[in-house]
Amino acid sequence: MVAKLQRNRLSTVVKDRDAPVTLQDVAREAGVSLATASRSLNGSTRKVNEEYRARVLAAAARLNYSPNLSAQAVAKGRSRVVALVVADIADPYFSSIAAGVVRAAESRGLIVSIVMTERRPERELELVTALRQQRPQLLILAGSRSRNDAVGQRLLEELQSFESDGGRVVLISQAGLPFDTIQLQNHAGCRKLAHRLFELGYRRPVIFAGPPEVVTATERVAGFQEGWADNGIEVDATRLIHGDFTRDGGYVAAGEYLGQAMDADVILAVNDVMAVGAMARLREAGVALPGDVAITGFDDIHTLRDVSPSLTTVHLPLENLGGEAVHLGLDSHGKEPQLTSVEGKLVIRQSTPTRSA
Amino acid sequence: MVAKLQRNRLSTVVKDRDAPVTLQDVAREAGVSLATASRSLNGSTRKVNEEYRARVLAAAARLNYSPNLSAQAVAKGRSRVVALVVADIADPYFSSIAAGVVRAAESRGLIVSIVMTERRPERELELVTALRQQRPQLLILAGSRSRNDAVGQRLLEELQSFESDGGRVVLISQAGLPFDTIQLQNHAGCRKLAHRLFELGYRRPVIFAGPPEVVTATERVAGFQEGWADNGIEVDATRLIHGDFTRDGGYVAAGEYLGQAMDADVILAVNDVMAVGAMARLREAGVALPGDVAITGFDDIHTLRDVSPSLTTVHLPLENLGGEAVHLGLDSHGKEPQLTSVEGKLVIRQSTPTRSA
DNA sequence: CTGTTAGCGCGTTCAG
DNA sequence: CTGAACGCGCTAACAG
Repeated sequence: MVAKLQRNRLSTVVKDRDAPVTLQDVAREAGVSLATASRSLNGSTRKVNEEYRARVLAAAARLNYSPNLSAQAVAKGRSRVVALVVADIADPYFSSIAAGVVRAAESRGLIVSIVMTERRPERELELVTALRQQRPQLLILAGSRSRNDAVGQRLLEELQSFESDGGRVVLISQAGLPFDTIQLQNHAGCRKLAHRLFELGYRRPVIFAGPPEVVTATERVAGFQEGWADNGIEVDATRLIHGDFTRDGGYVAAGEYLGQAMDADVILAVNDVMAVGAMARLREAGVALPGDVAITGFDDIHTLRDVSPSLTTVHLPLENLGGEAVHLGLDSHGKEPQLTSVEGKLVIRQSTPTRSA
Repeated sequence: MVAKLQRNRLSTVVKDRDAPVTLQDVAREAGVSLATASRSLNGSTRKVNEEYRARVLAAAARLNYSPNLSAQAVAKGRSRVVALVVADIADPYFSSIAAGVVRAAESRGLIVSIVMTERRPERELELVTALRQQRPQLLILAGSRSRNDAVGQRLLEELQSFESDGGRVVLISQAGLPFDTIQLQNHAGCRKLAHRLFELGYRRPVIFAGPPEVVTATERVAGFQEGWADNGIEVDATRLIHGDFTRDGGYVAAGEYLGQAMDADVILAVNDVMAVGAMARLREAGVALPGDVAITGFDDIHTLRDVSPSLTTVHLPLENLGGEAVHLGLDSHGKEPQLTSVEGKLVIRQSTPTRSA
């Protein structure tokens, strides 16, 4: 309080609101220099007389001092934040990853900034540009890059500028860019799933694909197709229904499917959320699941594991993967870009019972 | 000084690989003063000659200049961030709110920092302390405060310090604290739901309650009890099963329920996530839903609307509410704490069919 | 309208 | 080991 009054002496017009307590105030209160206060409060390598140190800590507590992170950041050149870019934080795929990122970041004393692209590439570029201004230690891009190469090139440049300024980029998606990457084996996972479905007796697949420009979705589609092709079954474009990469996308796709009177014995949705949307639509139309048609998803979203019939899918350790992204980026500073590949694990549940041919 | 001169850019084409481009660099490149560069690039009220302005913008683009937000924040006294505290970002309840917050914040040029308390009150205190250091414009606490008054008092102090330093706190939970608050009508919503269930013919409710120390959960339980009491049905402690406020909590509660051979005709889970967990457990035990027992949730989580049987619940506009929190806090600076009350809307679905008595 | 300069809060040399 | 002084990148008075 005394410190406060002394500070106010300098300004002619005193505002109602107190100015925040600064390190300067703490130093004065403790009767030491600014430098000593700084060295006592933050984790400096320098040693401080234990008595002084105690006095500073006491003063800080008494004044309820809160260090100004921005000031520290500008003095040190980098802030203590991890930036995370997702398509939609309300989508369980991304919120699972985000949970892992936040948890890992907190364990390392960092705060996570999250932004949403709403699946618009130009928006993604804008957001990366904005986040760069925070000078975060890490910039994590979750979700697949899109194929829009107009902005894709600009985005790449932006990311490279960010790294040349001392930041680190981590991609959670597919390999191919010169940054730390956690690659999801979308293709392999879908192929395995196709093989297994064949073994279970399925022969007439239809794919509920995502948007053609979403890389993750197209990889999954390709994996499915190859998996069936391995068994001599060609899944051509007529057996492919595109739609948004969302619950509603699945719902709509199922509507189209119903309209076309297809002969599918199994539907492969490219992710769980779409599968669930599709199931809702099919059920509305009176289609029995899995009696009339089987269905599968991808991701193994935790929140969706209780749908019924329970969904056959490919499990991805989303939350771990978010944590891994943090550690990967933080520990690889200066090194060459690292590539980690994550395998999907088949989970056969009730939505795809053995089919007696 | 020497270093600075060496950094001087001779050619505009060459990218600097070490130090980030500063406003100083842009000014020099454009041949204007630092102040003019600043005024041209940020949204200052001051006017700048159109030619200079253009030169500055061109120079900034050429150098790929990225403003340092930390520096701006320290100069202006406050950062352009909104801080959000949630229990668990992977929980759809919170991720829905978060989506609203992020969207609204972005629309106002702010970046959102998210932290997770993992439902531990001491952790919440730590995190608020940490977030305060960012000097955010807004600090939004979503999810209910717990009843742990030891840390509760400290938290209150921390929040007040934050506001006296010029920040603004918004609570999404229950009224009672001297901050902007978006109050959820948990009690009223549950009471209405109880009334409706009575009308539908139900007479023997069992409540899957959350943890006793979570205010939101206890409010809902109390609302249920009062609703039944209004119709002369007392729901005493023997008809109440406590558990975590999560999917697994519901799963476990259902296990207990099964073990006790209760005579319920309807189960009231205090949120959708618990309801879904409970449904999974019940189904495992061969209980027919809603044939053997009806079930309801609360929240109307979007991702869960496709479970089957579809879940009767009380709809909360979670995403809007997140956006509202942002606008409320940002627009109420200096004013008295505002209180907004949000009503829950009954949604009767297939999990509670009319019951022929 | 433009440029100069003094801070903002803090980390960190560099002398004592 | 301590403290005075400078710098970080930027904004906002204050002159011109």
